[in-house]
This record gives sequence, C-alpha cells and structure tokens, in this order.
Amino acid sequence: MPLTLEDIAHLSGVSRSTVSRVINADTNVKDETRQKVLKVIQSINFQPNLAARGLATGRTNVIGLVIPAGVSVIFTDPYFPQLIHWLAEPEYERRTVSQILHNGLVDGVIVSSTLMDDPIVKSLYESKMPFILIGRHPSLDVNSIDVDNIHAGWEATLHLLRFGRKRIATITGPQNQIGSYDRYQGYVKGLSDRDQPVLPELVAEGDWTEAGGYAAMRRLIPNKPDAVFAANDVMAAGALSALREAQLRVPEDVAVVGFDDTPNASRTQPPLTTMRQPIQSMGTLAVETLIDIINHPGSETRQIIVATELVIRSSCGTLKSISEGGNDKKNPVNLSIPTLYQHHQ
Amino acid sequence: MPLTLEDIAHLSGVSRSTVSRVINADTNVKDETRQKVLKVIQSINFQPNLAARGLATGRTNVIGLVIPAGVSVIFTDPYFPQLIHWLAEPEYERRTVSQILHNGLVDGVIVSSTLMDDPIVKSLYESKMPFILIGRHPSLDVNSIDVDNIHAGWEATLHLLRFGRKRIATITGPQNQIGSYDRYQGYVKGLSDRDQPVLPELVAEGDWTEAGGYAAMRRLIPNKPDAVFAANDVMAAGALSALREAQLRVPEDVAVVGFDDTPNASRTQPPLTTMRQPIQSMGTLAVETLIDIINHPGSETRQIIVATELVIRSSCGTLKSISEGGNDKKNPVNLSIPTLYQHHQ
DNA sequence: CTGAAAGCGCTTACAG
DNA sequence: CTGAAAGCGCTTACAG
Repeated sequence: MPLTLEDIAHLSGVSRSTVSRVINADTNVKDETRQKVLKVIQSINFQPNLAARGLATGRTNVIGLVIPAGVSVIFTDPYFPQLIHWLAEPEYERRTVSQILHNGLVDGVIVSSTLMDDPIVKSLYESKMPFILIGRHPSLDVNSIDVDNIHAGWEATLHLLRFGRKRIATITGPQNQIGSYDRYQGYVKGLSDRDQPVLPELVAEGDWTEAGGYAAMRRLIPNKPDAVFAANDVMAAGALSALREAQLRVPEDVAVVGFDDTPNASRTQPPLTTMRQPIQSMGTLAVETLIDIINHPGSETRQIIVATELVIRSSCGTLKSISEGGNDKKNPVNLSIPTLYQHHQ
Repeated sequence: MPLTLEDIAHLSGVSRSTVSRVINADTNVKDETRQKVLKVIQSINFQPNLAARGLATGRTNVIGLVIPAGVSVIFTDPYFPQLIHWLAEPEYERRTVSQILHNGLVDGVIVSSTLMDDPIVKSLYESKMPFILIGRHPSLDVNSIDVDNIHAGWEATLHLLRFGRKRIATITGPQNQIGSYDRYQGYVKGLSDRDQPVLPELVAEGDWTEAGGYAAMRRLIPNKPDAVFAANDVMAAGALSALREAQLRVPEDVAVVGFDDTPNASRTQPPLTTMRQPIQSMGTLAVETLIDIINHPGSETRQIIVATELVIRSSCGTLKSISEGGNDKKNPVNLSIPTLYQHHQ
C-alpha cells in the first residue's frame, strides 16, 4: 500500500495540513517544520496521489493530445513526430518514472526496456507496482515477454554458415542492452558450435540506427567479411548502403541477415533476409498479460517466450547459390530447410 | 461545471448509489429503474469522474508504457510503432473522445485535427473544456495555432511561376481537411493573380502518403505538367519517384515544390524545395498556450498564425536556370529574392 | 505558523 | 432492490 499524507504527518509529528503545505510549497510553514517534513518525504520517496489531488483541486495537470485518424498516422507522416517533439524534452521526460509511475494514476506499466540493469525495473520490482517487461531480466524474477535472442542469433549465424560463408561478421546493438547482448552470444555460440573462430575484427557495435549500421559496416569492410549478421533491420539497411558504396555485391560478395522483419525489410535493395520477431503480437500480449496480472494480484510470475522465424529473402542468397559459395567438405551443407522457415514476398 | 452522480440521481429520482450501480452494471437494480437512469445519463452524455472513481476503487484502468531513451526513439526505430500497434485498434481508440476527454482526467487538450468540420472540435467547443486547435476552424471562434496555408500555397505557386513554368500542377491533400483545402486555394489564387488558368487536368488529390503522391503524379504526367506543387513533402517524394520512373528530369523537365520541410526533404533526389512550417515550434507553442488558457479561464480566444518560409533546394531549379525556362515577356521574372527566403543545405 | 474540518465525486459494505 | 453513510487521499478556507 502506498503511503498517504496522513502517514507522513505521523512520521514527522505534524498535521496532514502542514504536510500538504510543504508539498505544495506554501510559504506559511516554519522553516524548521518544513525541513523536518521534507526529510521524511524524501527518505521514503513519498508521491502524493494525483487522483486525490485532482479530485480536491479540480485540476490534474495532465493535458491530452487528439490526433486525427488514430495513432497509426503519427508513424507514417513525419509531421507528427515533429509536432510532439516537446514530449522528448528533458523537462517533460524527467517526471515519467517517479511521478507518473507511483502517483496512483496508473494501475500497472509495460516496460520496454532492454538495459542490462535498468534502475526503473528494479524500482518497479521493489514498489509492488504490477508491471511486465518486454525483454528479460538477468537476475530478477519479473513478469516478462521476450523472444529467445540467443537462439535467434544462433540460428541466423548458422544460416549463414550453411551457405558456406567463412568470415561472418556481426553488427551488434549496444552491449549494455540484454537483448542485444544475447543476440551476440547467439552469434558466438553459432560459430563455436561449428568450430569457427570468433574474430574481434569482425565484430562492430552499432546503435540500432541506420547511420550506426552504415558506420559499423565501413569499419568491417577492410577486414573482408563475406557475411554479416546485423542485430536489427535498420542497421542492416545501413550496412547495405555501405556495401553498395564499396561496390560489393549482396549476396554474392557479402551475405546479409537482419533482425526484426520490420516493414522496410522487404523493401531494401536487395530485400533482406531477417529474423522475424512477432513484435505486434508481443505488444498485444504484453497488454493482455499486464491486465491479467493487475486483476490477479499475487499470481505467479509469468515469463513468456514467443517464437522467432527466419524470413528468407535475397540478401543472403538462395539455396542454389550455395554451389557458388565455396562449399566446405568439413561442414557439409544441410540442404533441408527446417519447416519453421518460410519464404515471404 | 461537469455534472456528478448526484445530479443524475436528482434528475432521475433515485439515490446516488443506484446511479452508481447502473453505471457499473450492477445486477441488483430493477430493470425499470435502470432504464430510467440510463435515459438521463444518455440524454446529457454523463461521464463519471475517473479521478474520483480511481480514488474510491484504487484502480484507474490506465496502464503506462515506459520506453527507453525517451519518446524520440519511437520514431527512429520502426520497432516501436509495431510494439504499440494495439493502440491503433478501434477498441482502444473508441474511448478516446468521450471518455478520456470528459472524465476529469485531463485539464485541456490539443487537437491536431484538420477536418473541415470535426465533430470533436464542436463537442469540445460546447463542453467548455479548454482546448487549442492546431489548424483553424472555418466558423467557430476557437483557440488555434496555424500557418497561413492560403498564403503559403500562393507563394509556392508564385515561385514556380517566377521560374517561367507554364503548366503548374498540384497534388493536394484530402479536400475535406481545411489546411489542405487552403493550400489548394492558395494555388488557385497564385495562378489567377498571374492570369493563368486553373486546369482540372493538372489537379490531383492525394492522401498525404508517399504512395498517394506517386499515384497522383502518375495521373498528372500524361497531361504534361512542367511543375508540381505538392501539399506535403511525403507526397512530393512520391511524385519524385513517379517522375524518375517516367524518365523526366527534376527540375529541368518538371519542377517540384513540397510543403512542411520535414527532415527527409533535404535527402530526396534531388533535394526538395519546400514551404517550411515551424512544426516543432507550433507544438511547443500549442502546449504553452493551452496551459496558459487553462490558467486563465475566460480569457480571450487566441488565434496564432506563425510564419512559413520557402526553403530553396534544387528540385525547382536555381535562379540561373530561369534563362532556360522559356521566359515570358508578359510576366517578367522578379529576380530579387525576398529576404524571407533562405537557402538550406 | 498550525490544526481540525469540510469537501472534491465516486464506490461499496451495511441495513432495510 | 434501494438508500444512508463511510471512506478513498488530497486541498483549503477557517479559526486560533
């Protein structure tokens, strides 16, 4: 149970009214009293209930934004990101965690955080606020929904190996993010399982952006990779640009595999082979699961893993190109395609 | 002042408790009573105060979404749009207007609606809820912030005329949107002011999307335009694709002017001349103005017009290309560039 | 400078 | 099936 004004009042030996005055920066409070109360408030990180305040004052301090034609348009027309750019200002963001999360205005939260040890997750975990993580947590037993990134990275790498690629590079995401770290571990495991060395010169860290993928690929090219596994499609697209610029053919000279299967993956030149995650379903499932968690306090922790699926397009060659690919007798190519594989477009 | 349960109780001749039961679909209400109460509720479109309900029940029925690195990433990585795709589902959207707007959870709203006569605007206007429109309203006296779309369309068209273009086409936005309608009116006025005919065959309506711009341009090409004014940059980009495909050179064969100056405008091939609106500032200004309106109830209506600015890149040729452009003695070219004009990139 | 008390608009046992 | 009453957690005159 969250604390109330009354609790703070008891703890600091004053009345509820005085606590309220302190919180609202009313000047009619003796400085000594103010300090005393403030100390208590800070020590237990008290957040006044905004619903109650809203009721009492008739003001909530929240404003709404109505956009036409639903949420979808804000992603198709670059006009909207700009229009709500103020949302990204530090002044607005700072309040998010402490204030919006623990002030009685939300029943639970979905956290799409991939940071290795995000303080938000820890504080949420300790606060008893219902929440679900999209991703996984390395140590805490929290509700989560995720793909098996290690397995997915492993599978992507193996796919490249099957095509006879010998110098498989990877463009990773930031390594302080667990999903990104896991994909890299999958890559390492894939190579190790086939007795291939993991060469540092073939590993470049990106930042999920197209520019980052482009830059990473530029760093890799001098080291002569014949394939690259990018930890997301956006960086893969950047890598394709760098390869094109360097006059390298995809997939003939360098095969490329991405991750996500975001809509643009099928529109790159050439279309991208990529590890699909069912992102939309994960979002929906997160909402549904969270609501269920809210409705069943004290229920068991849920850790949901959804399946990924390699979507084969042309950026890594098709099976017939294996013959061109410098086949290797020691690691015979497995010509059977797992049933999980599907072709798209 | 919004009505309360107590008001409904009086109006329907029952107690507050019963009204609450009806609203919460409690089965312990005589059917006759329920109908009576429901009728009153519907007749005045009563919305219970969610802050009060949240206080009473300890549940608000709102869930939060925490995303890493701030709001900005959701626009750069296509992962996020997919993750929150459920927000776009009708089930979630339906509640928006009536429920979220009039339930005491927001103090005011920004409406980015461009529809000619949006019912939301009307209902907001009647409800006394503080709000500000991004755009303008054809008849109601509402707070608004907008650019002068007529003037901007006029200026874009005149720019093309100055370059000696004779068959200036336009790709409009949906004509049931006022901003889009205004831009078209500006185009018409620009041509009329220079005694040029407005040819229906040179007018095509788009839907703001790249695909829509592409399709519109394909319809225009057979009618031999030598310039096109697109009502936004996204459609202009689509038009560029269609022109490239038709082997028409930009700007030599067809000059193109866009609208917005969204970030991609400088990255098209060739970079786009476009009418810049200060979208970010409009967003910020809308927030600030709304807060001010909330803080000063009963203050005068504010109608803010912010300036646009033609950003000249290469899609409409540079001044020296005027000499190639088949100058017209009757309409001498004005070689002086207004100081408002600026060159970018 | 401080506290007791009323009130914001709901929900929900409790009593009938 | 219905109503009176208490309570959710705040704020804010009012009295001292």
